[in-house]
Amino acid sequence: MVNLNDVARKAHVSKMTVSRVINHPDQVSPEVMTLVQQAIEAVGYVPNQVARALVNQRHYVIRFLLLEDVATVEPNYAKLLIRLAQNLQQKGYTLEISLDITAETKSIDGIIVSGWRQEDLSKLQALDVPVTLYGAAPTNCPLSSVDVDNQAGIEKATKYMWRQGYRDIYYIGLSLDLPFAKQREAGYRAVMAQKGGRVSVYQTENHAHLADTLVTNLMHNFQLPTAIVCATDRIALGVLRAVQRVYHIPRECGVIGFDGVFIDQLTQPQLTTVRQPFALIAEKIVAQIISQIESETTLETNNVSVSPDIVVRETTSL
Amino acid sequence: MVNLNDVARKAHVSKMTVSRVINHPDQVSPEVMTLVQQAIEAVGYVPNQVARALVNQRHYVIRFLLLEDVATVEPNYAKLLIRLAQNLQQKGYTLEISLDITAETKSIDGIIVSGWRQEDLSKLQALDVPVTLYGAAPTNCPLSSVDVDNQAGIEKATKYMWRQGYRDIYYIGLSLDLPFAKQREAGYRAVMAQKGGRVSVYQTENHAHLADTLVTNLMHNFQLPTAIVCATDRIALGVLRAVQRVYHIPRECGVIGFDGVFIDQLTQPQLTTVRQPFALIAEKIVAQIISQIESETTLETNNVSVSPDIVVRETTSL
DNA sequence: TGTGATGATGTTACCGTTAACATTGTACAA
DNA sequence: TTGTACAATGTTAACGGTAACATCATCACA
Repeated sequence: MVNLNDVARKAHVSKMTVSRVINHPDQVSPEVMTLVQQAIEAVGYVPNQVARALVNQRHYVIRFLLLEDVATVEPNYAKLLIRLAQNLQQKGYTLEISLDITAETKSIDGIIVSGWRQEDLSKLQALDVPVTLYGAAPTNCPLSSVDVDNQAGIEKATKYMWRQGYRDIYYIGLSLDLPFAKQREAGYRAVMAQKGGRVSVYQTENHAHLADTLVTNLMHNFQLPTAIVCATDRIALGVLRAVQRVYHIPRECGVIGFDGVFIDQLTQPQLTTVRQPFALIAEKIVAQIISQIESETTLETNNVSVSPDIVVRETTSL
Repeated sequence: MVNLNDVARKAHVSKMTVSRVINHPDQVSPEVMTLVQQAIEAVGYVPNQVARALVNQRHYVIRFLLLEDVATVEPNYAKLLIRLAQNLQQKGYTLEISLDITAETKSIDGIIVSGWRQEDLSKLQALDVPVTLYGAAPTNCPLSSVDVDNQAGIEKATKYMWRQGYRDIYYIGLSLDLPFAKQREAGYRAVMAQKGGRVSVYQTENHAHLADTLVTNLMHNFQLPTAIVCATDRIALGVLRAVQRVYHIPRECGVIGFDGVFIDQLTQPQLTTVRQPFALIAEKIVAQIISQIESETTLETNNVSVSPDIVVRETTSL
């Protein structure tokens, strides 16, 4: 294995100088700098993260803690995981996946948490490593967090439907006592209040067939053209099934979902949806956790939120 | 950080003895053994993988190389990734995710490859680290591999449909020139040959709406009750949509899919399918790659295949 | 011309673990 | 009784990198 010494010998300097070229380039003279860089190139040197980790008292391992039920893993996680892993790798870190909040933390540098509930937060705060949440933290919680801007997302969706000419706009939300569910609903209410449309909010669990049943019972009230803003793509899938048995989509009834991972491509017609920008989210999460690890000080902006965009497909053009 | 020395002091032995208790328990006397174990417990010692890695010339990092198009990531990968990461962690390894087959291999110990094509194999063989493929390797390929037994899976599915009383059994396969597609088709053909049923094989791309169109044109030939064995759940989804416009499911027409991740729970009625046993697959993959890394010799059984099981839901009980 | 500040580079020791070798004690055969 | 094999444990020297400190040359200024 090529190491610092090999490079040092080639460049006729000490290995410390080589180390400095890599970690503190400002501390070496330009000539030596290029000399060393050529030597690194010539011998094909790749820094050994393991040795680096040992002396730095790090592990260069970040744990992805998935607190949601694994059985129902949403395809979201594949995208998020891939993006996270790539961003981490770029910073020299690697990924560990755990489902156990009580696992020991002595061999990791930080934790990214997904699928957490309110009651997990106290346990997470008590940990002795930096933690970043996926999903907005409550205001009283000191943990850093990154989230898609749920309210803005549904606002965009509702405004978009209004702009398309739909005036009878329903919202089918999630019957879950979680912040993101409330924020999405708030997005709908905010726009309807602003536009002066009639507010029609219903809730269901996150299952296509339940949404199907709900909307089937609702349809006789529709004042066409009707639009249905759904809290998730899964709900939208059920809504779509119910609606298309009776009405033409999108002429008589438009449907828009939220998430934009996989399900939206599966529906017939293809679903217009608010897409979670996972690449960006992963980037922000990694930036957050790494900054907490590498500088003792936390970033001033602790709670980052990323505004999502609409992907227009076939269920909305009036 | 609690280290070997702390344990050694507590147990009144040298740190080497502690190390041996962990790595070569057969080399220490029973009394010292328990003594040291108590000391480890008492001080809360967790071995430092980083130091271990340095002296062992390892990295304890396995790369998951995903060669399929990321845009169309199947939800499969979330399940597989989670399982792989968990199995790896148990052996002290961590995960790195890469989409680039040409990435340097100096800082990893092994590679798990998914979504590979025939033309990738020569590049993979040329690598200087152990490689294990997800998906059966061709017979002339020296790389180790783990796969679901595709032929056995469709055989089970076809036999099951026959046993349910369907006699007019169609197979909707994948129009892909890949081994797994051929094996699944072979499974259908084998059972139909054995049972003496009429062989009806059609192919389509892996899209629900294409399968829908195909089956719509096929339906007038059905001699009820008809069964349709599908190469993937995605195809089954389209088949289901087409069939249920005309026939009763499952009384007049039964449908069975393959994969059992996510899509099967989304259909209405819920899809009977052949489920990929990802937990088991991940376990075998990890066992393969670790054995290649830790012993110089490869396992004698290089190509492992795991037989899947049927998950009976609502699209098949006649 | 001597002195001290400054910037560039080298030297040393250590991070926590393990392989290899050294040492000790004990049992047993000659 | 003595020598020897062997089992149990200890000692040493790495693995590859970096922080902290030491050294050296250069230059400005009194």
